[in-house]
Amino acid sequence: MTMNEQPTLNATVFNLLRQDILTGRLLPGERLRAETLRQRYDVGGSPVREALMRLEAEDFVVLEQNKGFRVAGVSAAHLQDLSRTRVEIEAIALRWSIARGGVDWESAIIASMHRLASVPKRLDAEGLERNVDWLRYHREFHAALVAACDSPVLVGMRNHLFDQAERYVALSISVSGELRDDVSEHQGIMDAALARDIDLTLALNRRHIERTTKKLLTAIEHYESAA
Amino acid sequence: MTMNEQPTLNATVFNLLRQDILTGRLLPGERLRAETLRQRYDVGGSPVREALMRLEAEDFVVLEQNKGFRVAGVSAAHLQDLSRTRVEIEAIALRWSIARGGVDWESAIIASMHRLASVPKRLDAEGLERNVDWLRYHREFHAALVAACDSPVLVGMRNHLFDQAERYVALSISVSGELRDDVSEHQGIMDAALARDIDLTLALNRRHIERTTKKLLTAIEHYESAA
DNA sequence: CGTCAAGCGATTTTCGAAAATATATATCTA
DNA sequence: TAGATATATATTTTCGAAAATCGCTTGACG
Repeated sequence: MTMNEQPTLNATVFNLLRQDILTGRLLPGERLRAETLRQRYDVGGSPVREALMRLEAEDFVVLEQNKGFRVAGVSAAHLQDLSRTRVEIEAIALRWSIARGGVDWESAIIASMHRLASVPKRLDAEGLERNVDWLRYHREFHAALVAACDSPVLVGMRNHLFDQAERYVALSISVSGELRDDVSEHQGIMDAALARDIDLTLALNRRHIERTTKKLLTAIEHYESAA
Repeated sequence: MTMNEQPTLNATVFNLLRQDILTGRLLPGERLRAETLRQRYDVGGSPVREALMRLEAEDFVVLEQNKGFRVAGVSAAHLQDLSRTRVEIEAIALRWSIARGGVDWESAIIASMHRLASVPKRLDAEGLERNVDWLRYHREFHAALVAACDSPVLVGMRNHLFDQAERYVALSISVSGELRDDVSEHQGIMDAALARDIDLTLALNRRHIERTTKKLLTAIEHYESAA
Protein backbone atom coordinates (compact mmCIF):
# COMPACT_ATOMS: atom_id res chain seq x y z
CA MET A 1 0.00 0.00 0.00
CA THR A 2 2.88 2.37 0.72
CA MET A 3 5.11 1.53 -2.24
CA ASN A 4 7.99 3.76 -1.11
CA GLU A 5 11.63 3.10 -0.16
CA GLN A 6 13.97 0.97 -2.15
CA PRO A 7 16.45 0.51 0.68
CA THR A 8 15.12 -1.11 3.82
CA LEU A 9 14.80 0.83 7.05
CA ASN A 10 17.69 -0.92 8.73
CA ALA A 11 19.95 0.00 5.81
CA THR A 12 18.83 3.61 5.93
CA VAL A 13 19.38 3.86 9.66
CA PHE A 14 22.76 2.21 9.21
CA ASN A 15 23.85 4.86 6.75
CA LEU A 16 22.48 7.74 8.79
CA LEU A 17 24.05 6.51 12.01
CA ARG A 18 27.33 5.82 10.29
CA GLN A 19 27.39 9.29 8.84
CA ASP A 20 26.44 10.86 12.16
CA ILE A 21 29.33 9.11 13.84
CA LEU A 22 31.79 9.68 11.02
CA THR A 23 31.13 13.40 10.95
CA GLY A 24 31.17 13.82 14.70
CA ARG A 25 27.51 14.69 15.16
CA LEU A 26 27.52 11.80 17.60
CA LEU A 27 30.50 12.05 19.91
CA PRO A 28 32.95 9.34 21.00
CA GLY A 29 31.71 7.39 23.99
CA GLU A 30 28.22 8.85 23.70
CA ARG A 31 25.48 6.55 24.81
CA LEU A 32 23.08 5.33 22.12
CA ARG A 33 19.78 4.58 23.79
CA ALA A 34 17.25 2.62 21.82
CA GLU A 35 14.45 5.05 22.53
CA THR A 36 16.53 8.06 21.58
CA LEU A 37 17.52 6.57 18.24
CA ARG A 38 13.98 5.44 17.48
CA GLN A 39 12.82 9.01 17.82
CA ARG A 40 15.81 10.46 16.00
CA TYR A 41 15.25 8.31 12.93
CA ASP A 42 11.56 7.69 13.40
CA VAL A 43 11.63 3.89 13.17
CA GLY A 44 11.02 0.89 15.38
CA GLY A 45 13.49 -0.96 17.53
CA SER A 46 14.46 -3.69 15.11
CA PRO A 47 16.00 -1.57 12.34
CA VAL A 48 17.93 0.42 14.90
CA ARG A 49 19.26 -2.68 16.55
CA GLU A 50 20.25 -4.28 13.27
CA ALA A 51 22.03 -1.15 12.12
CA LEU A 52 23.92 -0.99 15.41
CA MET A 53 25.00 -4.60 15.10
CA ARG A 54 26.55 -3.92 11.73
CA LEU A 55 28.21 -0.78 13.00
CA GLU A 56 29.64 -2.73 15.87
CA ALA A 57 31.25 -5.19 13.49
CA GLU A 58 32.80 -2.21 11.74
CA ASP A 59 34.14 -0.73 14.97
CA PHE A 60 32.04 2.41 14.88
CA VAL A 61 30.06 1.51 17.96
CA VAL A 62 30.69 -0.69 20.96
CA LEU A 63 28.20 -3.02 22.60
CA GLU A 64 28.29 -4.00 26.24
CA GLN A 65 26.06 -6.97 26.96
CA ASN A 66 22.70 -5.90 28.34
CA LYS A 67 24.02 -2.40 28.83
CA GLY A 68 23.54 -0.98 25.40
CA PHE A 69 25.55 0.64 22.66
CA ARG A 70 27.98 3.54 22.70
CA VAL A 71 29.79 5.41 19.99
CA ALA A 72 33.29 3.95 19.82
CA GLY A 73 35.78 5.93 21.85
CA VAL A 74 38.87 7.66 20.53
CA SER A 75 42.40 7.82 21.87
CA ALA A 76 45.86 8.84 20.81
CA ALA A 77 46.98 5.23 20.94
CA HIS A 78 44.17 4.14 18.65
CA LEU A 79 44.83 6.89 16.14
CA GLN A 80 48.51 6.03 16.06
CA ASP A 81 47.80 2.35 15.64
CA LEU A 82 45.38 3.19 12.86
CA SER A 83 47.90 5.41 11.12
CA ARG A 84 50.90 3.16 11.15
CA THR A 85 48.78 0.26 9.97
CA ARG A 86 47.34 2.44 7.27
CA VAL A 87 50.80 3.40 6.08
CA GLU A 88 51.65 -0.25 5.55
CA ILE A 89 48.35 -1.33 4.02
CA GLU A 90 48.29 1.57 1.59
CA ALA A 91 51.90 0.85 0.71
CA ILE A 92 50.88 -2.59 -0.52
CA ALA A 93 47.83 -1.28 -2.32
CA LEU A 94 49.85 1.45 -4.02
CA ARG A 95 52.51 -1.04 -5.11
CA TRP A 96 49.96 -3.28 -6.73
CA SER A 97 48.05 -0.42 -8.22
CA ILE A 98 51.12 1.15 -9.76
CA ALA A 99 52.12 -2.21 -11.16
CA ARG A 100 48.78 -2.94 -12.78
CA GLY A 101 47.25 0.46 -13.42
CA GLY A 102 46.37 1.36 -16.99
CA VAL A 103 45.28 4.53 -18.70
CA ASP A 104 41.87 4.58 -17.03
CA TRP A 105 43.56 4.41 -13.67
CA GLU A 106 45.76 7.38 -14.59
CA SER A 107 42.79 9.31 -15.92
CA ALA A 108 40.73 8.74 -12.83
CA ILE A 109 43.54 9.98 -10.61
CA ILE A 110 44.05 13.10 -12.68
CA ALA A 111 40.32 13.80 -12.70
CA SER A 112 40.11 13.39 -8.91
CA MET A 113 43.07 15.67 -8.45
CA HIS A 114 41.43 18.30 -10.58
CA ARG A 115 38.26 18.21 -8.52
CA LEU A 116 40.24 18.31 -5.30
CA ALA A 117 42.26 21.32 -6.42
CA SER A 118 39.12 23.13 -7.50
CA VAL A 119 37.85 23.54 -3.96
CA PRO A 120 39.00 26.95 -2.72
CA LYS A 121 41.13 26.85 0.35
CA ARG A 122 39.98 29.80 2.35
CA LEU A 123 36.73 29.80 4.24
CA ASP A 124 33.88 31.99 3.21
CA ALA A 125 30.14 32.00 3.74
CA GLU A 126 29.84 28.57 2.27
CA GLY A 127 32.78 27.28 4.28
CA LEU A 128 31.04 24.27 5.66
CA GLU A 129 29.57 23.27 2.33
CA ARG A 130 32.93 23.40 0.66
CA ASN A 131 34.51 21.50 3.46
CA VAL A 132 32.12 18.65 2.84
CA ASP A 133 33.01 18.77 -0.82
CA TRP A 134 36.67 18.76 -0.05
CA LEU A 135 36.34 15.73 2.20
CA ARG A 136 34.51 13.84 -0.50
CA TYR A 137 37.03 14.69 -3.18
CA HIS A 138 39.88 13.91 -0.83
CA ARG A 139 38.39 10.51 -0.16
CA GLU A 140 37.88 9.89 -3.86
CA PHE A 141 41.40 10.93 -4.72
CA HIS A 142 42.98 8.49 -2.32
CA ALA A 143 40.60 5.78 -3.46
CA ALA A 144 41.53 6.42 -7.08
CA LEU A 145 45.20 5.90 -6.30
CA VAL A 146 44.66 2.32 -5.18
CA ALA A 147 41.73 1.55 -7.47
CA ALA A 148 43.82 -0.51 -9.87
CA CYS A 149 45.23 -2.92 -7.33
CA ASP A 150 42.56 -5.43 -8.27
CA SER A 151 42.16 -6.86 -4.80
CA PRO A 152 38.72 -6.41 -3.25
CA VAL A 153 39.97 -7.82 0.02
CA LEU A 154 42.87 -5.40 0.33
CA VAL A 155 40.81 -2.45 -0.84
CA GLY A 156 38.13 -3.30 1.70
CA MET A 157 40.68 -3.15 4.49
CA ARG A 158 42.13 0.09 3.22
CA ASN A 159 38.67 1.65 3.09
CA HIS A 160 37.94 0.58 6.61
CA LEU A 161 41.12 2.18 7.91
CA PHE A 162 40.49 5.31 5.89
CA ASP A 163 36.99 5.69 7.32
CA GLN A 164 38.17 5.19 10.86
CA ALA A 165 40.85 7.82 10.36
CA GLU A 166 38.43 10.23 8.75
CA ARG A 167 36.41 10.26 11.94
CA TYR A 168 39.42 11.73 13.71
CA VAL A 169 39.64 14.35 11.00
CA ALA A 170 36.00 15.31 11.47
CA LEU A 171 36.39 15.49 15.23
CA SER A 172 39.51 17.56 14.87
CA ILE A 173 37.78 20.00 12.56
CA SER A 174 34.96 20.58 14.99
CA VAL A 175 37.37 21.62 17.74
CA SER A 176 40.21 23.39 15.99
CA GLY A 177 38.30 24.57 12.98
CA GLU A 178 39.66 24.08 9.50
CA LEU A 179 42.17 21.35 8.96
CA ARG A 180 43.08 20.82 5.37
CA ASP A 181 46.43 19.62 4.21
CA ASP A 182 48.20 21.24 1.35
CA VAL A 183 47.18 20.29 -2.16
CA SER A 184 50.85 20.12 -3.06
CA GLU A 185 51.25 17.00 -0.96
CA HIS A 186 48.63 15.25 -3.02
CA GLN A 187 50.08 16.63 -6.20
CA GLY A 188 53.39 15.07 -5.23
CA ILE A 189 51.90 11.68 -4.54
CA MET A 190 50.03 11.78 -7.83
CA ASP A 191 53.09 12.72 -9.84
CA ALA A 192 55.16 9.97 -8.26
CA ALA A 193 52.45 7.39 -8.84
CA LEU A 194 51.91 8.36 -12.47
CA ALA A 195 55.68 8.26 -12.97
CA ARG A 196 55.52 4.72 -11.56
CA ASP A 197 58.11 5.63 -8.98
CA ILE A 198 57.10 3.20 -6.28
CA ASP A 199 59.60 4.16 -3.61
CA LEU A 200 58.86 7.85 -3.92
CA THR A 201 55.13 7.29 -3.91
CA LEU A 202 55.30 5.22 -0.74
CA ALA A 203 57.59 7.70 0.97
CA LEU A 204 55.35 10.63 0.16
CA ASN A 205 52.25 8.76 1.17
CA ARG A 206 53.83 7.85 4.48
CA ARG A 207 54.77 11.47 5.07
CA HIS A 208 51.28 12.57 4.18
CA ILE A 209 49.69 10.24 6.69
CA GLU A 210 52.21 10.90 9.42
CA ARG A 211 51.87 14.66 9.09
CA THR A 212 48.12 14.53 9.26
CA THR A 213 48.28 12.22 12.24
CA LYS A 214 50.55 14.60 14.09
CA LYS A 215 48.15 17.46 13.50
CA LEU A 216 45.22 15.36 14.62
CA LEU A 217 46.92 14.16 17.79
CA THR A 218 47.05 17.62 19.31
CA ALA A 219 43.47 18.40 18.42
CA ILE A 220 42.12 15.12 19.68
CA GLU A 221 43.11 15.34 23.31
CA HIS A 222 39.83 17.10 23.97
CA TYR A 223 37.90 13.92 23.38
CA GLU A 224 40.20 11.18 24.70
CA SER A 225 37.67 8.65 25.88
CA ALA A 226 39.73 5.49 25.58
CA ALA A 227 39.66 3.30 22.52
CA MET B 1 12.91 -16.22 37.06
CA THR B 2 15.08 -17.94 34.47
CA MET B 3 18.49 -16.77 35.68
CA ASN B 4 20.41 -18.58 32.92
CA GLU B 5 22.67 -17.40 30.09
CA GLN B 6 25.42 -14.92 30.52
CA PRO B 7 25.73 -14.23 26.81
CA THR B 8 22.64 -12.92 25.05
CA LEU B 9 20.79 -15.00 22.52
CA ASN B 10 21.95 -12.97 19.56
CA ALA B 11 25.55 -13.47 20.62
CA THR B 12 25.02 -17.20 21.02
CA VAL B 13 23.37 -17.52 17.64
CA PHE B 14 26.16 -15.45 16.15
CA ASN B 15 28.78 -17.85 17.45
CA LEU B 16 26.89 -20.95 16.43
CA LEU B 17 26.18 -19.67 12.94
CA ARG B 18 29.71 -18.49 12.52
CA GLN B 19 31.03 -21.86 13.55
CA ASP B 20 28.58 -23.69 11.30
CA ILE B 21 29.74 -21.64 8.35
CA LEU B 22 33.42 -21.78 9.24
CA THR B 23 33.39 -25.56 9.54
CA GLY B 24 31.36 -26.10 6.41
CA ARG B 25 28.22 -27.46 8.08
CA LEU B 26 26.48 -24.69 6.18
CA LEU B 27 27.62 -24.65 2.59
CA PRO B 28 28.63 -21.70 0.40
CA GLY B 29 25.67 -20.06 -1.28
CA GLU B 30 23.19 -21.92 0.88
CA ARG B 31 20.04 -20.03 1.63
CA LEU B 32 19.46 -19.01 5.26
CA ARG B 33 15.74 -18.76 5.79
CA ALA B 34 14.55 -17.05 8.93
CA GLU B 35 12.18 -19.84 9.87
CA THR B 36 14.80 -22.53 9.33
CA LEU B 37 17.31 -20.78 11.56
CA ARG B 38 14.74 -20.07 14.24
CA GLN B 39 14.06 -23.78 14.50
CA ARG B 40 17.70 -24.76 14.21
CA TYR B 41 18.72 -22.59 17.14
CA ASP B 42 15.38 -22.46 18.90
CA VAL B 43 15.09 -18.68 19.18
CA GLY B 44 12.96 -15.86 17.83
CA GLY B 45 13.50 -13.81 14.73
CA SER B 46 15.34 -10.88 16.28
CA PRO B 47 18.42 -12.68 17.59
CA VAL B 48 18.78 -14.52 14.30
CA ARG B 49 18.53 -11.33 12.30
CA GLU B 50 21.00 -9.49 14.51
CA ALA B 51 23.49 -12.32 14.31
CA LEU B 52 23.17 -12.38 10.53
CA MET B 53 23.76 -8.64 10.31
CA ARG B 54 27.04 -8.99 12.17
CA LEU B 55 28.06 -11.95 10.06
CA GLU B 56 27.33 -9.94 6.96
CA ALA B 57 29.68 -7.20 8.09
CA GLU B 58 32.33 -9.90 8.53
CA ASP B 59 31.76 -11.33 5.06
CA PHE B 60 30.50 -14.69 6.21
CA VAL B 61 27.01 -14.19 4.84
CA VAL B 62 25.53 -12.04 2.12
CA LEU B 63 22.28 -10.12 2.28
CA GLU B 64 20.16 -9.27 -0.71
CA GLN B 65 17.54 -6.64 0.09
CA ASN B 66 14.18 -8.19 0.83
CA LYS B 67 15.41 -11.51 -0.48
CA GLY B 68 17.16 -12.83 2.55
CA PHE B 69 20.56 -14.08 3.58
CA ARG B 70 22.88 -16.66 2.07
CA VAL B 71 26.13 -18.17 3.18
CA ALA B 72 28.89 -16.25 1.38
CA GLY B 73 30.03 -17.99 -1.78
CA VAL B 74 33.51 -19.25 -2.51
CA SER B 75 35.65 -19.01 -5.61
CA ALA B 76 39.19 -19.55 -6.74
CA ALA B 77 39.57 -15.82 -7.36
CA HIS B 78 38.45 -15.01 -3.84
CA LEU B 79 40.76 -17.55 -2.25
CA GLN B 80 43.69 -16.23 -4.24
CA ASP B 81 42.89 -12.66 -3.34
CA LEU B 82 42.60 -13.68 0.28
CA SER B 83 45.93 -15.49 0.20
CA ARG B 84 48.07 -12.89 -1.45
CA THR B 85 46.64 -10.23 0.85
CA ARG B 86 47.29 -12.47 3.79
CA VAL B 87 50.90 -12.93 2.77
CA GLU B 88 51.43 -9.19 2.88
CA ILE B 89 49.50 -8.48 6.04
CA GLU B 90 51.18 -11.25 7.95
CA ALA B 91 54.52 -10.04 6.66
CA ILE B 92 53.97 -6.72 8.38
CA ALA B 93 52.66 -8.34 11.53
CA LEU B 94 55.61 -10.70 11.68
CA ARG B 95 58.08 -7.87 11.16
CA TRP B 96 56.67 -5.90 14.04
CA SER B 97 56.32 -8.92 16.23
CA ILE B 98 59.90 -10.03 15.69
CA ALA B 99 61.07 -6.51 16.39
CA ARG B 100 59.19 -6.15 19.66
CA GLY B 101 58.72 -9.68 20.92
CA GLY B 102 60.19 -10.54 24.33
CA VAL B 103 60.66 -13.75 26.23
CA ASP B 104 56.95 -14.30 26.80
CA TRP B 105 56.38 -14.04 23.07
CA GLU B 106 59.06 -16.68 22.46
CA SER B 107 57.66 -18.93 25.17
CA ALA B 108 54.16 -18.74 23.82
CA ILE B 109 55.33 -19.70 20.34
CA ILE B 110 57.32 -22.66 21.64
CA ALA B 111 54.38 -23.79 23.74
CA SER B 112 52.01 -23.58 20.77
CA MET B 113 54.46 -25.48 18.61
CA HIS B 114 54.66 -28.21 21.21
CA ARG B 115 50.90 -28.61 21.32
CA LEU B 116 50.68 -28.59 17.55
CA ALA B 117 53.33 -31.27 17.20
CA SER B 118 51.64 -33.41 19.82
CA VAL B 119 48.63 -34.12 17.61
CA PRO B 120 49.28 -37.43 15.83
CA LYS B 121 49.29 -37.21 12.10
CA ARG B 122 47.54 -40.37 11.00
CA LEU B 123 43.82 -40.82 11.28
CA ASP B 124 42.31 -43.32 13.63
CA ALA B 125 38.96 -43.79 15.33
CA GLU B 126 39.16 -40.35 16.85
CA GLY B 127 40.26 -38.79 13.58
CA LEU B 128 37.71 -36.09 13.54
CA GLU B 129 38.28 -35.15 17.16
CA ARG B 130 41.97 -34.80 16.60
CA ASN B 131 41.43 -32.81 13.47
CA VAL B 132 39.49 -30.28 15.45
CA ASP B 133 42.30 -30.16 17.95
CA TRP B 134 44.84 -29.70 15.23
CA LEU B 135 42.91 -26.83 13.70
CA ARG B 136 42.73 -25.08 17.03
CA TYR B 137 46.41 -25.51 17.77
CA HIS B 138 47.28 -24.46 14.25
CA ARG B 139 45.28 -21.30 14.67
CA GLU B 140 46.87 -20.60 18.03
CA PHE B 141 50.36 -21.15 16.69
CA HIS B 142 49.97 -18.63 13.92
CA ALA B 143 48.34 -16.20 16.31
CA ALA B 144 51.23 -16.58 18.73
CA LEU B 145 53.71 -15.63 16.02
CA VAL B 146 52.17 -12.19 15.56
CA ALA B 147 51.01 -11.71 19.13
CA ALA B 148 53.81 -9.29 19.99
CA CYS B 149 53.20 -6.83 17.19
CA ASP B 150 51.25 -4.65 19.59
CA SER B 151 48.76 -3.42 17.02
CA PRO B 152 45.15 -4.36 17.69
CA VAL B 153 44.13 -2.95 14.34
CA LEU B 154 46.61 -5.00 12.35
CA VAL B 155 45.97 -8.13 14.37
CA GLY B 156 42.25 -7.72 13.82
CA MET B 157 42.74 -7.66 10.09
CA ARG B 158 45.03 -10.64 10.17
CA ASN B 159 42.51 -12.61 12.19
CA HIS B 160 39.78 -11.79 9.74
CA LEU B 161 41.84 -13.03 6.82
CA PHE B 162 42.85 -16.13 8.70
CA ASP B 163 39.25 -17.00 9.50
CA GLN B 164 38.15 -16.51 5.94
CA ALA B 165 40.94 -18.74 4.73
CA GLU B 166 40.18 -21.37 7.33
CA ARG B 167 36.74 -21.79 5.85
CA TYR B 168 38.36 -22.93 2.63
CA VAL B 169 40.41 -25.40 4.64
CA ALA B 170 37.31 -26.84 6.27
CA LEU B 171 35.51 -27.11 2.96
CA SER B 172 38.51 -28.75 1.40
CA ILE B 173 38.74 -31.29 4.18
CA SER B 174 35.14 -32.32 3.78
CA VAL B 175 35.67 -33.16 0.12
CA SER B 176 39.19 -34.49 -0.14
CA GLY B 177 39.51 -35.79 3.39
CA GLU B 178 42.52 -34.96 5.48
CA LEU B 179 44.53 -31.92 4.60
CA ARG B 180 47.23 -31.14 7.05
CA ASP B 181 50.48 -29.48 6.18
CA ASP B 182 53.74 -30.74 7.47
CA VAL B 183 54.79 -29.78 10.95
CA SER B 184 58.26 -29.13 9.62
CA GLU B 185 57.02 -26.06 7.77
CA HIS B 186 55.82 -24.59 11.02
CA GLN B 187 58.99 -25.63 12.76
CA GLY B 188 60.93 -23.72 10.13
CA ILE B 189 58.89 -20.57 10.56
CA MET B 190 59.25 -20.77 14.31
CA ASP B 191 63.02 -21.22 14.17
CA ALA B 192 63.43 -18.31 11.81
CA ALA B 193 61.23 -16.07 13.94
CA LEU B 194 62.99 -16.95 17.18
CA ALA B 195 66.34 -16.38 15.45
CA ARG B 196 64.95 -12.93 14.53
CA ASP B 197 65.70 -13.61 10.90
CA ILE B 198 63.02 -11.44 9.35
CA ASP B 199 63.67 -12.18 5.70
CA LEU B 200 63.71 -15.92 6.24
CA THR B 201 60.58 -15.83 8.37
CA LEU B 202 58.67 -13.90 5.75
CA ALA B 203 59.88 -16.12 2.94
CA LEU B 204 58.89 -19.29 4.77
CA ASN B 205 55.54 -17.85 5.78
CA ARG B 206 54.84 -16.88 2.19
CA ARG B 207 55.72 -20.38 1.02
CA HIS B 208 53.54 -21.88 3.71
CA ILE B 209 50.53 -19.87 2.63
CA GLU B 210 51.11 -20.32 -1.07
CA ARG B 211 51.49 -24.07 -0.75
CA THR B 212 48.32 -24.42 1.26
CA THR B 213 46.48 -22.23 -1.20
CA LYS B 214 47.57 -24.38 -4.11
CA LYS B 215 46.31 -27.50 -2.38
CA LEU B 216 43.02 -25.83 -1.55
CA LEU B 217 42.45 -24.57 -5.06
CA THR B 218 42.12 -28.03 -6.54
CA ALA B 219 39.81 -29.23 -3.82
CA ILE B 220 37.58 -26.21 -3.94
CA GLU B 221 36.35 -26.43 -7.51
CA HIS B 222 33.53 -28.64 -6.23
CA TYR B 223 31.88 -25.70 -4.55
CA GLU B 224 32.67 -22.73 -6.81
CA SER B 225 29.62 -20.61 -6.24
CA ALA B 226 31.05 -17.22 -7.04
CA ALA B 227 32.52 -14.96 -4.40
C1' DC C 1 27.27 2.53 61.21
C1' DG C 2 28.06 -0.84 57.47
C1' DT C 3 26.45 -4.28 54.44
C1' DC C 4 23.44 -6.97 52.31
C1' DA C 5 19.02 -8.07 50.31
C1' DA C 6 14.60 -6.75 48.32
C1' DG C 7 12.20 -3.72 45.42
C1' DC C 8 11.67 -0.27 41.77
C1' DG C 9 12.35 2.42 37.46
C1' DA C 10 14.97 2.59 33.33
C1' DT C 11 16.85 -0.02 29.48
C1' DT C 12 18.00 -3.78 26.84
C1' DT C 13 16.65 -8.05 24.77
C1' DT C 14 13.37 -11.14 22.86
C1' DC C 15 9.05 -12.71 21.08
C1' DG C 16 4.87 -13.01 18.12
C1' DA C 17 2.10 -10.90 14.98
C1' DA C 18 1.22 -7.32 11.29
C1' DA C 19 2.92 -5.06 7.13
C1' DA C 20 5.60 -5.02 3.04
C1' DT C 21 7.95 -7.35 -0.49
C1' DA C 22 9.20 -11.07 -3.48
C1' DT C 23 7.96 -15.47 -5.82
C1' DA C 24 5.03 -18.80 -7.75
C1' DT C 25 0.50 -19.97 -9.84
C1' DA C 26 -3.42 -19.22 -12.27
C1' DT C 27 -6.22 -16.36 -15.54
C1' DC C 28 -7.10 -13.58 -19.30
C1' DT C 29 -6.17 -11.44 -23.82
C1' DA C 30 -4.07 -11.04 -28.53
C1' DT D 1 0.10 -20.58 -27.50
C1' DA D 2 2.81 -16.66 -25.85
C1' DG D 3 2.80 -12.88 -23.10
C1' DA D 4 1.14 -10.13 -19.95
C1' DT D 5 -1.87 -9.46 -15.77
C1' DA D 6 -3.99 -10.60 -11.73
C1' DT D 7 -4.21 -13.78 -7.59
C1' DA D 8 -2.28 -16.54 -4.12
C1' DT D 9 1.63 -18.10 -1.35
C1' DA D 10 6.06 -17.75 0.80
C1' DT D 11 9.53 -14.82 3.03
C1' DT D 12 11.45 -10.86 4.63
C1' DT D 13 11.03 -6.70 7.27
C1' DT D 14 9.07 -3.97 10.83
C1' DC D 15 6.41 -2.87 14.83
C1' DG D 16 4.68 -3.00 19.66
C1' DA D 17 4.55 -5.26 23.76
C1' DA D 18 6.31 -8.85 27.08
C1' DA D 19 10.37 -10.66 29.45
C1' DA D 20 14.83 -10.25 31.28
C1' DT D 21 18.54 -7.45 33.05
C1' DC D 22 20.86 -3.55 35.08
C1' DG D 23 21.65 0.25 38.48
C1' DC D 24 19.98 2.33 42.17
C1' DT D 25 17.41 3.24 46.34
C1' DT D 26 15.39 1.73 50.53
C1' DG D 27 15.11 -0.64 54.57
C1' DA D 28 16.21 -4.62 57.57
C1' DC D 29 19.59 -6.58 60.47
C1' DG D 30 24.14 -7.68 62.52
